[in-house]
Amino acid sequence: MKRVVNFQEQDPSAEEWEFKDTKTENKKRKNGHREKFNATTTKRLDHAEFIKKKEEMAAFRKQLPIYSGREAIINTLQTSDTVIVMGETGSGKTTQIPQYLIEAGLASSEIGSVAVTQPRRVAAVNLAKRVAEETMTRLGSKVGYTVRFDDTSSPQTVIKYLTDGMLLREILSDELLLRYKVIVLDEAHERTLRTDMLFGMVKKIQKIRLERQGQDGILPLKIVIMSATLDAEKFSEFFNNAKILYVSGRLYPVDTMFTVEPQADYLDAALVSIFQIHVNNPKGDILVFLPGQDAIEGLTTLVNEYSTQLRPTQQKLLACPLFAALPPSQQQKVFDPAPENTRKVVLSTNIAETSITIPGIKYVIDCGLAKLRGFNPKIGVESLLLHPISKSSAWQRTGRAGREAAGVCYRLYTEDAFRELEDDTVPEIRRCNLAAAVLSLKASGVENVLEFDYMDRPSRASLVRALEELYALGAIDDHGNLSELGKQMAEFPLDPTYSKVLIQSKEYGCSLEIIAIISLLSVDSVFFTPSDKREQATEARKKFLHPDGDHLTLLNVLKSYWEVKGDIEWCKENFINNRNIKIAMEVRDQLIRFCERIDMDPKSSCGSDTDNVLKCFLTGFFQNTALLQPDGSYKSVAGSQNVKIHPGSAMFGKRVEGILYNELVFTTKHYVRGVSAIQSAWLPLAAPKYFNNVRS
DNA sequence: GAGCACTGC
Repeated sequence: MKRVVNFQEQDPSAEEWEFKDTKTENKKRKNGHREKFNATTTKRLDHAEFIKKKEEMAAFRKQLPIYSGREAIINTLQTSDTVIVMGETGSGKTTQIPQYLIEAGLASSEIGSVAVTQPRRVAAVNLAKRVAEETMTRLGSKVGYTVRFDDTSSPQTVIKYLTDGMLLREILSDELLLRYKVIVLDEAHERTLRTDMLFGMVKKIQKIRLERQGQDGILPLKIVIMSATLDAEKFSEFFNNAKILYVSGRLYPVDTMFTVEPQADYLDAALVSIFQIHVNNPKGDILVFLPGQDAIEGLTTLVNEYSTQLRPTQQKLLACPLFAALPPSQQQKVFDPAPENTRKVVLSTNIAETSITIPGIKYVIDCGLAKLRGFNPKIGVESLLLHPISKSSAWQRTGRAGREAAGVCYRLYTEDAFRELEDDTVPEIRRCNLAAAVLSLKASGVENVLEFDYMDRPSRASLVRALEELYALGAIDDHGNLSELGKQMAEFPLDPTYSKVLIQSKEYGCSLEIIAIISLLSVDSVFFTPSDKREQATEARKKFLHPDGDHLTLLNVLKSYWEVKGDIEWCKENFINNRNIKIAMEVRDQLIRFCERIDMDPKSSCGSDTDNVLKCFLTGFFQNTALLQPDGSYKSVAGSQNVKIHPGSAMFGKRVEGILYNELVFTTKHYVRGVSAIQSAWLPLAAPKYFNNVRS
């Protein structure tokens, strides 16, 4: 290998991002203290031990960087209705501020508790566990968490960590969130669809509670927004110029390097850089950010191949792939320490940017690209395309090099290219189908979703499209009001299309089959296809294939899974992702409970008359259909779009009169996924109103 | 005839 990638350090005179430098130098140092309370056991302590432990815990809390600002934080929270707290994730703000609120009497079991939202389940669970330990209480009493399928909270709970999706559901049954005195929206900078919805909703709730203060014992609501990046001003502006608190953390410095020249081939540049770092730098593992599974698997093979050519006196390199679709057992490998005389290279997607933290990383290589979901409301097509990342995403990646000690980040692009990047990633609410969000807003009492108070307003076209979709499904009436069906649909933890199908399954007498299939469709694919065993995986899948397509194929998978009673070895042999199918079974249990609640029989089955299942799916997916053209291609009914069946589908290469599909995503072509065969004569029966309108 | 970032109820 002769090629070299030349890096240069960040231009020190470049003032415009000097602030970013302080950010990276503010690296936290939490790991040194963590062991102390991780060692806590659940065994009953005698009184003396308890006192000692309590003192230790108090001492631990006092030496957190945030503690020095405790009084100031409490004072601000006492005098302001809304506060923006800015600080790195490790500053302790998420664990300490809720405790300060309780200690200062700003929330309690009498006046209402504290809710702290998180975008991810694991974070909510772990934070609750940690704070329960710090407060020396049993998890689920004073401190608890609520995530899907798992709820430890109780009436005594005064600090509750929950996912943002969970808080949204609580609004459905408690429109003013009266059980809470303070709502903390954490990780606000991530701007997930749900946090964005909550911004507007809690702002509205706060206003109403202030107006009705005193009536029926209603108390005002405090809002705390926590963010790790510099968009604090924007949050403050949205929340009526709320006060901003800056919480400093202790973070390790990360040197940032740019390439001197633009790199035409990021994979090649990554490969060369990995070996340059390996040969020239002291020990410490490498984390490489790449856009997708393909790139990761390709580079993994290359790194391991070239590693054998290193001089015998040199350390070896071991490449570990990491992406969401990887089965858990293989994901686990990135946490194992590298073998003797070996440096670990983790090749990862964005999953390592926020969701998974890998210990031992000293070097980060950032290719500057990511695959981003997009949505075109005019033609109703989703896309998944390669885009340059934003500056904040680049800094997030950089930070991953300095979690335990000083590190280096190598960016595979020039400093000029960096300067051209957008400041922030476009919030999710501006780039996805809003049908589910709009239904949820309507069910929570937001009548006019076009006039709703959004921090970043979605385009009018996108909102109108969502309303039209809900109208076509029968969830809203001619006046734009939620129908009875719509109210029922909003209850289900599903996309509106799926809830419609599920509710309709009563008429088609196939709830058993529909619940099973929807459960499998609402998790990531249960099929796993590693690139090096593609043939075996395809072969294994053949035994499940149903001639009518993916929906009934999934049903076959489930039937076989039940026959072997979920055997883990069977899953491995058949390239079934055990984790995903298990989650699907939890979804199924949950859906069964929801069905029983609205007097549906979850066991009603159509037996061998599987056409009923597909006809039933059409009641929700009539807009996702395509008909075979004389030339053998398929054209979508709703958008006259030429679509191709995805190669991973059971219907790939087949020619049938018509197809229905779960999604249409543009990548390199317009691909439809989750495809089944239908007859065009079924269409008007499934959605008479829609097809009569279309035809006339 | 060819492929899919990440969350969440």
